[in-house]
Amino acid sequence: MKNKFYITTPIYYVNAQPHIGHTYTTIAADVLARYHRDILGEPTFFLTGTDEHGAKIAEKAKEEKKELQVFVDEVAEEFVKAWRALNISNDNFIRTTDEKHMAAVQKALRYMYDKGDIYKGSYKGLYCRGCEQFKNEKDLIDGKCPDHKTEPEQMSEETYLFKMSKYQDKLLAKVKSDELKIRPEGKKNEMVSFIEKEGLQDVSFSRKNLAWGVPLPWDASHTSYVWADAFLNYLTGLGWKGPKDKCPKMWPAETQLMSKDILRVHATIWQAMLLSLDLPTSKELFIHGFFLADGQKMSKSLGNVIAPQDLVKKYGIDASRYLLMSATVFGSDGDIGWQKFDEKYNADLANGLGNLIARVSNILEKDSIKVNIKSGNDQALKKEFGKAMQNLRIDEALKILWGKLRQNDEKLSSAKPWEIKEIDAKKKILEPIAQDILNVAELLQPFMPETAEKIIKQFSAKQIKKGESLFPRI
RNA sequence: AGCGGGGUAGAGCAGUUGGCAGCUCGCCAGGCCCAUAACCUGGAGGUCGUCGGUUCGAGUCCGACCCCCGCAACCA
Repeated sequence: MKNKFYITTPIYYVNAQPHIGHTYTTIAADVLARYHRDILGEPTFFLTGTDEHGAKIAEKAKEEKKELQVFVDEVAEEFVKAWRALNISNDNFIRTTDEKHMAAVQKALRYMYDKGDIYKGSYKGLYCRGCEQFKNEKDLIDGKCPDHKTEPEQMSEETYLFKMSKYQDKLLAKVKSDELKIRPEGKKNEMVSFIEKEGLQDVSFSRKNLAWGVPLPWDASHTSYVWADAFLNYLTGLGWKGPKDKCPKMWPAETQLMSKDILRVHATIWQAMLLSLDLPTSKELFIHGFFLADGQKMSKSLGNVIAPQDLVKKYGIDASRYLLMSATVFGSDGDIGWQKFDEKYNADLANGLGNLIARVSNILEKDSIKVNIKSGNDQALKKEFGKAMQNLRIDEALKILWGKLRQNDEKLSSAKPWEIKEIDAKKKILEPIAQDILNVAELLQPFMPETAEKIIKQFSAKQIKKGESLFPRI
């Protein structure tokens, strides 16, 4: 039986428009999904979507004076449009306000409640009457609410708690043994030491007085804690209807991509929920880094935000995908900026890939040289590339392909086919180079689908023609 | 306090299991002229944060310290 591949991005919280962080995660997931689906031919499912419940959303909608459902519909649409514009091949787009999703969440919570994994308790905290919200100490300025300049009061609220502590030992063992892989290694260590040192506490799983959420089936005065609602998207996105339903064929996920800010909740609450639901835990959580813009945190006030649509406008879809994927070592933080993007665009795409293709195709056309090359020719390259992809060394995979391109630039320069008169001798030099270009283009497909297709088409013709330049210099 | 990540050529970064220190950009010199003023070759430039240890040998392992950045869970 063939391997399957289920990959997810987090579902994005609709309190903000799609930004470069969302874009990065989603493109990475798309690249991996396309690799498994198109290159390896595995049954693949790629899920992304939006997280639409919670107090923040309710506030935001109020701020914009919009009906809640209207507001979330609009923002969700922005995400759908953004991914379409970036040629993202997701198989489903899950929204937590989908009725089917909400119904499944209720069934899941009911199951956990009946099992005794959810119980009634209370949540103590600092409550600001102005905000009608609990506050964290670190959000306060001189002990006062920054918005209302008043000291919040100690209050406790009735809540339902999830018995996460019950699953601590099981989870720890799974993380340690890599049954639940957390990558990169450093992040795994972090989680192991977190669970060992601080332990898993039971978590509040419901809110009172917050209408914008999924009501608890046994107590409608409470709505589900947003994360509890959100996590289940990874199942409902596969059509899961609740605990009585069979485990979806594609579950567990081979890879769940996310950035480091949400690793902890994914490694603890989400996995504990799966255990409580008697379902297998995720196979792998992969944590990628954050972007800095020119060494600084991206923020609106600094004005250094790089928006995905600006990227696409300047470089085009495929180049944008390439630039983001090659920008950093996948799994660690990286520094980006317009100047860097320009440099990389010119060096790798215009001078590298684009120029090599122009050199070769030009001679072939001018001298009417017909080459005989075929697809799937370089198994060694495919294997080396595949190894990097399997290990989620996305940037490394690209470097391997570019190494191949460079070799061919060198070959051309040393063999100097333009000094040779006889067509056969020329062909002998150019044919393997054209073959290499075709090989690279085939593996480039997950990264730059349209460009790869163009190159493949160009180099599959009997008489290769020069065509338009793929990446004009900036 | 604690936890995690980082400190390697002018800039940005790689360095799997310890074995002559690499890549991209930039700079200098040369070559080439098929190509998107692109491409190729050579060169300059590093006490791999500091101090100590293990080892025939350490950027890589161990210990201590200094500096930078994040995180510190019911806030998604």
